[in-house]
Amino acid sequence: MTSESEQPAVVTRFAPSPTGFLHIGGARTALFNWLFAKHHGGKFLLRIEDTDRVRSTKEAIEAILDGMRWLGLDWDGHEYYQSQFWARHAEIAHRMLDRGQAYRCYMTQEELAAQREQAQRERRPFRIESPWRDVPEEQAGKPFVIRLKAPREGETNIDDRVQGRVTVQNAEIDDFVLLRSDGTPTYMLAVVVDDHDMGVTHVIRGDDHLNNAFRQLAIIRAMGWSEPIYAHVPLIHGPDGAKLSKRHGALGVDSYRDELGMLPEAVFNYLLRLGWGHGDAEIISRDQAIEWFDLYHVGKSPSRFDFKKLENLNGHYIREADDGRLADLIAPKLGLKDKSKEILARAMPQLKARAHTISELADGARFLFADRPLEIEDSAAALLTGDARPLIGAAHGSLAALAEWDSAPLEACIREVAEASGVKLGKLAQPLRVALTGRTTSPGIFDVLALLGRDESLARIADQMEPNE
RNA sequence: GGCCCCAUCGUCUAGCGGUCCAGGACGUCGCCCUUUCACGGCGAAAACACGGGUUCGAGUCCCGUUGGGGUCACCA
Repeated sequence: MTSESEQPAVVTRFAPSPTGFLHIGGARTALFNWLFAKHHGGKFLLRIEDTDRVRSTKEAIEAILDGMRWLGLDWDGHEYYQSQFWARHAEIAHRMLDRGQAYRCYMTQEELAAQREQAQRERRPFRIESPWRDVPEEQAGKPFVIRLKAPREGETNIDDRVQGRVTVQNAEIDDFVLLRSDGTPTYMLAVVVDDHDMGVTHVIRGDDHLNNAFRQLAIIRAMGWSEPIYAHVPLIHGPDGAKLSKRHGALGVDSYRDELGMLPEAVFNYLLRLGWGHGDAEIISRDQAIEWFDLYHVGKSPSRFDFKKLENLNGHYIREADDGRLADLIAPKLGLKDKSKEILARAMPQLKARAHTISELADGARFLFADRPLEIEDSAAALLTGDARPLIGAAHGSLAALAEWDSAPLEACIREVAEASGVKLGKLAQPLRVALTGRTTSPGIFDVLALLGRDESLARIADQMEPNE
């Protein structure tokens, strides 16, 4: 852990609990922390909150690290594991005990439940009222938890960088548990101790922690530690305004990559603009984001997740992406070997203008590698009419006689055939497209011919010159 | 329910008392480009939740109403 002297002015941290994948809200929290640290030339730390060891899994930890790497959110130093600091957490709890800022509570689960029920019956908010709060003597042999002796008078203010000044009456803060009866720390204790020990200066996290901040502050003040600057970022909601859930898009970032076919730069850009803005800027590069990011412009209200906008952004970044990289990305989806990537890369400029996701990109490329005879989509088959077949037959003849198989001469040839047959280009191009790709939409027909090559093109056309049955 | 927070086009947002009969983007609709679909270009419809104040002047400040959200564990 960092010593006082070498402490940078800004230290942020992302502290996910490894009970599942890295969901999109967590990714944005990580992004904001990363951006803020980078902007200030500070440090961005990663701490895995594996205090709940039954729910924490190795797979979840890997998924989180993997997701962050994919988004390019690199953390400084090694990742911390909260479970490593249990002794330290317990030490702090006992120090507070010795100072009379905490107490041993011997209440049983039953007593607790009874109190809760009574509160409910009397229709008043439940707040623990432990009879042990002012009993300093130890009860030998009985199990106990260590509770904070929370202040009951006055109020606490937090000048939150996003939410502004928030005030809570101290009477609202209950004597929450610091150390469980099995001696392990609760989240509330652990975060505070770890943040302090790690030298965290800015706590940027989800809005759902705002209430916790007051509890945590109580520990910090009891210990006389310096208070971090808080910034509670509003949560992300689903398209219907309700809390983002599985069915909405609270998917792991891995799903955005593998299933939705998103590029990391698109997710990065989208998440950045969700809840934060910089004038009219929409397309924002990584470097530009670092230069511009600030907490002041983080909105105070929750924002809804909009897949359409993400998709649009993704389309933009696909068009901007390197052709070879895109070929590498879709090759596995098409079951291709390295050799076929060459033609893929050549087709890419045509293909990528038409795709918003990597999956769409792969779909658009499929015709390049399809086996003959081509499978013709239903809507496409309708274009192969009795009139159309002789037309593509004529095209086949002229094409076969062509000396140079290249985009320009191919275009000249097809236009000639259309003119000679007395039809508009579209009348010929559409059936030709169907014969060559099996679909109604594809890149420009001349490019398709060039991409497929003479032999394959002629063969595919020949396949459709006569009705199948 | 208690406590806390929030409120500009359908959505993401710009706006930090006058330059806003509110700007940009996605989406929607129309036109252009065009062999298809896209891409690209041009254009249109679309918002300051409501009610009181403060002020010469309020989207911008204050209060209330309504609506939305968060949180109330020996989970994190």
